Amino acid sequence: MHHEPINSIRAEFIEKIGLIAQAEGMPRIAGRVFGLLVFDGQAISFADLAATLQVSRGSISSSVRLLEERGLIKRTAKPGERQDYFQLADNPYATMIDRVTRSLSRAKGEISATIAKLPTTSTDVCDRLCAYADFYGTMAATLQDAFEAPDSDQDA
Amino acid sequence: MHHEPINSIRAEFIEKIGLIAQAEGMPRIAGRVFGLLVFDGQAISFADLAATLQVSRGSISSSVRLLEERGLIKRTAKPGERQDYFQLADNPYATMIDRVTRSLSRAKGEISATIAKLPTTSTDVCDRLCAYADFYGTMAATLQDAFEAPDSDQDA
DNA sequence: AAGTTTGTTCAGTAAATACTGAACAAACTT
DNA sequence: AAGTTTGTTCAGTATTTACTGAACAAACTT
Repeated sequence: MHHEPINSIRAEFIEKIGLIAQAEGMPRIAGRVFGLLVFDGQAISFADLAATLQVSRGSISSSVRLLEERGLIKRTAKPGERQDYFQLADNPYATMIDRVTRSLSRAKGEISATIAKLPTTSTDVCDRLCAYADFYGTMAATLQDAFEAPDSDQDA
Repeated sequence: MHHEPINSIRAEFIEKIGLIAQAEGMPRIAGRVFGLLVFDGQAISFADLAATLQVSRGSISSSVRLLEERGLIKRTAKPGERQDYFQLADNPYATMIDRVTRSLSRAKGEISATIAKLPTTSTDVCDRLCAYADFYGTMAATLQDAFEAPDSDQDA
């Protein structure tokens, strides 16, 4: 049994993350950028990103902007270099969770707003909407809990 | 202060759920159907669905198929009636969570597959990918935990 | 100052997805 | 059997989103 070359492993990984990102509603190229940065671990230049992923500079520009806005990567500079460099943000996963919990809480809030408008007579509607709101609320709370303890992986 | 009519509250709720569903990657009409069924709580006919939501029968057909496949609604019948009726499935939220955890576990699995291919020399790459895989793994495990106890909302 | 490198913007295109509505088949009604 | 009701399918259209690449401005180099 002989081993797959590391570059091919890397390329496959990058594509996988592109697809995962797409499934999560993110543009595929942004996912590829993120995957590349996870794999490499070190800063890569704007031009190298475009060359490695074989996409236009425009796509790199919008992808890194999105990832920066979401706090998943950071733009850095190298002394004597004119290009922008990019690397993973400090705690990208905590930031991702934060985004998810915010979204879940927003959903819960929307439903709760409807509940608040209901006349006191429609108790059954209220019950059903509460169950729905609780669903989002529990998800949000659970995820927040699980990831807010900074660096504990074990369950005690 | 006078109250908003119940029908308007209902219509707004349905639209809200349509948007939430869309944000989660589902067709908007499917979200509206789900929202309507949550609000009403009782079975509604195929034709009434189309009429209430003001969409084509084709759209209802594909929406209810999607929701059925996902186990979120069930198709029922009324004695003496030829139309199909639809109502919420028994535990739609548990089913939703199941779907989410499956998806997260799949992501973790994809990353783990890459980790398994790495040569033993690239320990730093391994570390980063493990952190990434753990992220998905923790999310999946956490959500499963939180929702698997059938009917306990309190934290003890 | 003329020319280069670098990142952004934006108009245009490509691609994916959602929705409609007509055609259809199956089951029922008369 | 002819006609109706009912749900599905599918071709066509609409809509949304992603991506490209040329034009551009800013910063740098000569």
